[in-house]
Amino acid sequence: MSNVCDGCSNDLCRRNVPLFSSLQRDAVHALTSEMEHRRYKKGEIIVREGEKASAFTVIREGSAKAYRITPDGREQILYIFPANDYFGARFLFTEERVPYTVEALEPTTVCILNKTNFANLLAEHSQVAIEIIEAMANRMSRLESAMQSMGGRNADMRIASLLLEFKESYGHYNGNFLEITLPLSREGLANYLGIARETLSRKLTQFEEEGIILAVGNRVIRILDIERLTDLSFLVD
Amino acid sequence: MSNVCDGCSNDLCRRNVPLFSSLQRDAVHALTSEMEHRRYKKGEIIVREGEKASAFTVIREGSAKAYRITPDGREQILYIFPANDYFGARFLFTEERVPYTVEALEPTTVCILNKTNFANLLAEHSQVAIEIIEAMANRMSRLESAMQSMGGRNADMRIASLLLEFKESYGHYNGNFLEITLPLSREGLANYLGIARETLSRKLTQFEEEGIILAVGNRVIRILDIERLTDLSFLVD
DNA sequence: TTTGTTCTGTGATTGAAATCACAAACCAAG
DNA sequence: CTTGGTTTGTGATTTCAATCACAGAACAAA
Repeated sequence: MSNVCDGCSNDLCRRNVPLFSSLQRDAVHALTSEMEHRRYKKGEIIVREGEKASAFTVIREGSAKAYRITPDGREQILYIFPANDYFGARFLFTEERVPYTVEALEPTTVCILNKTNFANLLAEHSQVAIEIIEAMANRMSRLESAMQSMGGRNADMRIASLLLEFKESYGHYNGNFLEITLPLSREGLANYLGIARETLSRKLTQFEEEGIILAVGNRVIRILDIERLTDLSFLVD
Repeated sequence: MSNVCDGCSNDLCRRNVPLFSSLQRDAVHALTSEMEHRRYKKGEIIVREGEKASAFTVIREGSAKAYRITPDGREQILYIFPANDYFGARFLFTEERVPYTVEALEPTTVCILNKTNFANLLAEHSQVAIEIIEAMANRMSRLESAMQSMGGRNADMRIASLLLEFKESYGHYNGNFLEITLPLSREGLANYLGIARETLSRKLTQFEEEGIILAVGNRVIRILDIERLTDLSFLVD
């Protein structure tokens, strides 16, 4: 399960991870040699809620979900980390323990930088601190939007917003068709949205009947009418 | 409406605002002289959603709410900023416009640092960047908890969580009684929670019947059984 | 292809909260 | 203390989503 990820020994990480984009080539090389690399299968836990945070982690290939278990036993998904995203920066600055479990959604490779090395990186390259702040700002914006749509009690709107959000990271063209390869099962999507799986199924069926989307197998959704979807994500009723 | 706030000319801000706690006295004085001070009445707008972000703002006295208007016309409150809290740091690093309106909840005085001065502060005192990251980390934790409780579809839990959250900033002892002086009306609380005002009223009544709380007029809630409240909220962290 | 397992869709029912409507309580200003 | 506007509580009703139960579809492995 723990394996070297060769991609990082050249500057793959640097090219793809915005956080490192400001670094000079030699700084990246120094950094790279400090990194540990790991490989996870689908379903394996990358960090577990409550652990002492000790590392900064970049997702190099694959993707992961971050979730908490609610008191009533449901899994509330807080973030989906796609490839080239990262997590853990904030925990290195505070005493707090990791507030969520991170689990690989598919075969995933990560690059890990430990606390001291990360601190050194920050000290030597103050621009990185700025970029972390920027990245956190973006993540907060996402959270705020998510919160707003959670507050909106209308499930259609939340689902439409989710599809549009996923289009950014998981959308691709298949011929002329815009399709999303979902990173989560229906159950996972429902947990992300905080609704029941059955409600999600019914709504998606309804979207299909209205000609907005078309489900292609279980993991692909083809978007047929993106305008209607956008309208739905704003409109209520 | 715009007025000098004398408190800031000594080092009141520094003593109370964690962000500035790492600064030396002379640095604070330099900083203070750069700050602009403003006074707002209840209901006045401090910044409006969509404006270009240009300043970092510390709430010195009073409190404020940050909200967005949802497509269906509801006001979704995202944050309550109590005295000594601040906002705006993140917008100075990104191109994004202010994503919410901030409105004074009571007579409120603020200290404002403009973009360039703030950038200078960061350049000269790299520790401040670290503290901003810490502060953002904390705010993200709050958001994540809020999101989790929003996801939990049970209104009792959300309300209990809210009361416990407010206890931190707005709780005080009246004789032996722990009381919360609410910063918002019932309608405001409901908007913060994303539920209907009527539902909130009914639940609070129910909490009273169960001997958990006691409403003292419209703006004060006395907590009679904090253990039950904690059980109800079951908030992680 | 077959097979066993997991995932998904859907009908029936229940339930919690939204909505509507209005009266009572609150509170600030005379 | 009175007054009038605002805020709050509560009954009646409706609505949307959760839950329960199960069959059919998708998928992975032999």
